[in-house]
Amino acid sequence: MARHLITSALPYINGIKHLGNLVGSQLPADLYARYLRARGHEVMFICATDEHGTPAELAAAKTGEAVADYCARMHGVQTALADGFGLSFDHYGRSSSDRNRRLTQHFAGRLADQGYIREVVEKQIYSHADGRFLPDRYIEGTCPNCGYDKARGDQCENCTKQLDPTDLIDPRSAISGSTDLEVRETKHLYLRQSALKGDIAAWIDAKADWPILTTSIARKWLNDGDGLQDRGITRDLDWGVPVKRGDADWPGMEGKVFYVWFDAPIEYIAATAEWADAEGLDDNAWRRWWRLDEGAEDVTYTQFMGKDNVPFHTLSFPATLIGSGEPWKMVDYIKSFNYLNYQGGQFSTSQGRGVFMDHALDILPADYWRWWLLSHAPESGDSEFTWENFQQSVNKDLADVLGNFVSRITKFCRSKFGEVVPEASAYGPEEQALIQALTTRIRAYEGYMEAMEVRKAASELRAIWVLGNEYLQSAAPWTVFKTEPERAAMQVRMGLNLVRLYAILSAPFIPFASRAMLEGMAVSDASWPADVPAALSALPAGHAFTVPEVLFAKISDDDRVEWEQRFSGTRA
RNA sequence: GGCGGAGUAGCUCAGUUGGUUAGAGCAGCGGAAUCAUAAUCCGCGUGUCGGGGGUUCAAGUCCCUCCUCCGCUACCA
Repeated sequence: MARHLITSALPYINGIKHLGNLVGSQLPADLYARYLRARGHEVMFICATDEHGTPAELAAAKTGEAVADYCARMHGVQTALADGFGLSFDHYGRSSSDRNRRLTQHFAGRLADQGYIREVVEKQIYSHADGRFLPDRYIEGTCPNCGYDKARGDQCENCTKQLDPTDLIDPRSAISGSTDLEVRETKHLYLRQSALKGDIAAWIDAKADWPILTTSIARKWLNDGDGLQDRGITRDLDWGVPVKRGDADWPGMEGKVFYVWFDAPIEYIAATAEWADAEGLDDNAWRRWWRLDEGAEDVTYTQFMGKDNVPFHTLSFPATLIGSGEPWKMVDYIKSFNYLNYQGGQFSTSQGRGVFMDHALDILPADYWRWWLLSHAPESGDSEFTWENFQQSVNKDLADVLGNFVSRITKFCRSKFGEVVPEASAYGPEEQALIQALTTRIRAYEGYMEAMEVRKAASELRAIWVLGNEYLQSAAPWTVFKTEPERAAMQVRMGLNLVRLYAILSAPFIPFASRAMLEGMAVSDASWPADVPAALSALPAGHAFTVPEVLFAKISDDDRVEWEQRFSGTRA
């Protein structure tokens, strides 16, 4: 029994996420959380919507809502989708919460007290028509390098040259198109990451067990060019955490807010506090997860994220925590993912290319997606979603190998013995051999799950399902029944116990089907099969059950063709 | 340009610190079985391990070089 803190990268509030976003953080985090809970560990699984920043303001303006209303509504939408996918967060918070506002201001105050904040006066582009400062990417103009007329202020997409907004010829606002722009001086707070470089580097160096994908990105930013750069942590926006130094006002910073990437990771902590509030618990309930001096010294903290998030989690957020001078729990292991592509290209939110979380649930149950996405998780490199592969994998693995196994054994039992586990003698040599094979694979499965080797865990689980079919095929109770009905009864008892075993083992991947299996078998004790022989005798003779409905209907060719067409672009 | 990842059977991918005839799943072919969602089980793979060079008794696995694809490159989150 250990204590595990798990966080998934925060999905941005702006719009509905696609399957690539889902498989990059929330879904594998959920898999891990469910597994650890099943093993009896104490788990705190936290996620939240990341709500601040310019994109949220613009999205709200588009719908005509106040930005706070927009975020509240979208948080509701994302919460419903998370529920639909069975994401078992202990709390799904909001970075715009009161808890996060106070905590973010607290960290800023501490960092200032420790000397890690400096004020910088810099030049930013102000748009009179939009009434706001524009981030670099929201300024468009003609590229001085190649002449492309839709170059952005941060980079020209045509020639890839990196730009400064002031380099652009005929700059205009990408929001309104206005050319009424002005370079204004504005004062901002910078986090002195450069002063914390040594501490961060030492911390990274101690993480010898991290994947290369993670540490190489961190080291690159630490050592590239002039080394780790100081970073602006405030913005001239209305929507965000107001800049304060702890509880106190910050002279000269009136009307400014913290930069989203400063307050978003802090929300991991704040969301845990939100959880405690929601549960009616006191502050210690969340602080024992986050404060080393208040009970968190035995916590193992794991973060899940796409590779694009790695710099912020290996450098910026640690800089905030270290720089505070307070004993905050820092991440122990980062599990990062590559990207999932869609049919030979990228998922595209703007073009509506690919499958989004809402549409996915409209057409198929969550377990279909969970299984395919997790068993094809982009761990070693980018991976690709194609409808053909999806159809084949899901039909074969879920419908044929697992679903049909449940179907054939329960229906056979019903026809010969009724919907009750038949009276039978003890298991024989064939069954002992099966138990042996299962034990070996289950231990391997556990090892992969603990190591967060998602694809390997999935393939091991599938192999465990296959063992059941192999057993039935060679035991052939339908033949044995004709001459030795009692022996057939024993084989059926094994088969029915396998259904229960599979439900328990599969729950982290396919929780909904798992529940249907457990309910069908009327299982009261769904504890993890630490003792495999015992687990395969859990359902005793006389135990009543009902044949479950078809667990996984197959995806037809017609369905596949239709969906392929429907999701090819331009989201409805 | 810099950094990183990837290039292994038709497809999706495994291949620890270099070592017996390079593996799995799917698809395909043949067979068995008929309890089951025509679902299962068994058998079948002569693949230049991206190209070339090198180190070694021995390289997919180390070194050099070239080619292709992808991501990141710090104020979009």
